[in-house]
Amino acid sequence: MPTASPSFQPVAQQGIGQPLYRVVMRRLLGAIESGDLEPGTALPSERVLASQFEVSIGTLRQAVGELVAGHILVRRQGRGTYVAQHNAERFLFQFFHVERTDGLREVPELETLSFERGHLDEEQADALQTRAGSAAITIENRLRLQGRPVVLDRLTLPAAMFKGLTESRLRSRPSTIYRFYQDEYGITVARALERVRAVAADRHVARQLGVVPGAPMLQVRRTALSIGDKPVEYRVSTISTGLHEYVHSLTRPA
Amino acid sequence: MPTASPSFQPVAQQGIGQPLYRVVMRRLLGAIESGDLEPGTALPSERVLASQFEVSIGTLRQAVGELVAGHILVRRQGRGTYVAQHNAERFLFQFFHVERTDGLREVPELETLSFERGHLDEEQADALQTRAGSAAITIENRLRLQGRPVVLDRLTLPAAMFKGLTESRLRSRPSTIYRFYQDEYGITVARALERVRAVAADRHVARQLGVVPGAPMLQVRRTALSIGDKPVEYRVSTISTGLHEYVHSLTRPA
DNA sequence: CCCAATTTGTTCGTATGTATA
DNA sequence: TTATACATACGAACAAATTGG
Repeated sequence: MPTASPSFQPVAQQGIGQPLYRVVMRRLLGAIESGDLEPGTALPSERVLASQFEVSIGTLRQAVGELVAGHILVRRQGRGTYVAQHNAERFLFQFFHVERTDGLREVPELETLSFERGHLDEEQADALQTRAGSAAITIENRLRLQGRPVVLDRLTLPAAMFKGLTESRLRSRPSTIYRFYQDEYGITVARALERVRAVAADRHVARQLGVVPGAPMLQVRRTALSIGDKPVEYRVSTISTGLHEYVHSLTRPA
Repeated sequence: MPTASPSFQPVAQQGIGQPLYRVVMRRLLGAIESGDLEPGTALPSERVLASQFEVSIGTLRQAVGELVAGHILVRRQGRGTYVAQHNAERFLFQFFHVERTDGLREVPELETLSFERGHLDEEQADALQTRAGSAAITIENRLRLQGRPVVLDRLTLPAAMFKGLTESRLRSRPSTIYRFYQDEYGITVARALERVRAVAADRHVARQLGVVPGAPMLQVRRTALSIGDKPVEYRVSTISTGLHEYVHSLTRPA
């Protein structure tokens, strides 16, 4: 059972060619992955952490700084350092998102169309780095912006990682779906791989998004990876870009 | 005239509420923007820089570290710190790129279809943060992958920033176009804003890329920004995603 | 091949400033 | 006001990589 403030053992001289701050990083990452450090909780102060790991404050800060850069931790001067939590704001600046052509951003209104259990096909298994035929959960969501249906999402989850997931639990979640993964299954989506193409709307898409069959649609295939780089979700998003666009700013400013 | 190793003045107590390392950062950025530090050149060593700025080695390293994180500088242990240069490899990991569905990456073969001087329309002026009607250069390029035409690029450049640019100079460039901006005009593309949508191929696109009119195409509108965040290029790319995809990995690994 | 000089990388520790509760 | 936390700045010492002799 996780304590509010876990204590760490000294890093000693583990990993001969490995810099100390990297050993500290991996210890912190491991504590998050294992659930010892839960999202939203505060880490012990830098002084305390440094003394627990038996490294200098500077080395400790270097380790924490890299995790902050990777959006794994969040530092707040005067308050403390926290395990990052998923929320709508983080999503907007860390991942791609859809916004109106004039730049208006809005939190989409989500509607779950279907929730089914089945088995992974070749494409899904390849993306999730597991074998075809293993148990999976497939969810179809429709997102509305300004009341208009804009995105149709088909999510595929490995059932082994989401034991006990039911449609009603999913529907009754209070926040974003990545926050739901975090809170209910201890799974943090740290980064994503995306492949984008243009396709013609099929009948299903056309009906759900109110476009004519054959209309050009954006198709985004996203593999979401956990902190340990395990694939946790494969998502195919079909986006109507008549009034909206898929946006991101590349590389952070200096 | 730029010297090989410029010398810097002490930062003293400029900018009261400004951390020293940020003042150092801005000095280095200014030296790159002004051309005192040319891309590819080595900076003075950290000890020398620290003594020139009259800051500690640690403060100097913090400033340099942030610029390295922003891909402005490159550090090489045992050799020195260099002003980053654009090349095909950097492009692949810093920006989006097109690759074959099976993941094969290849440096595209580029063909310049047209080079014209004209004036900015509203959309272009808006993207380049200048006024409509000002002088502009419009270039159309076609990119081939595995011999197949895949991308049609229409580049719009503010003529004021690219004085003396001619079609023959552009065609005879030895490297990538961003490297060309760097070498010939001292303009470094530091980051980009992209907006993606799906459109139907018009007759021109269909002819140039060998697709049927009306086929779904990916359209990427990119505004490239310099180190000082000035827009330097507006590019509309039309991509045939039958055999290829638009790819990027989001957020760096921890 | 080895050595020496140079440069960045890592680690240490201290002191002081700023933000928060 | 006080206490605590992170932020900034300093500087020293040694390790690791590179280069040139």
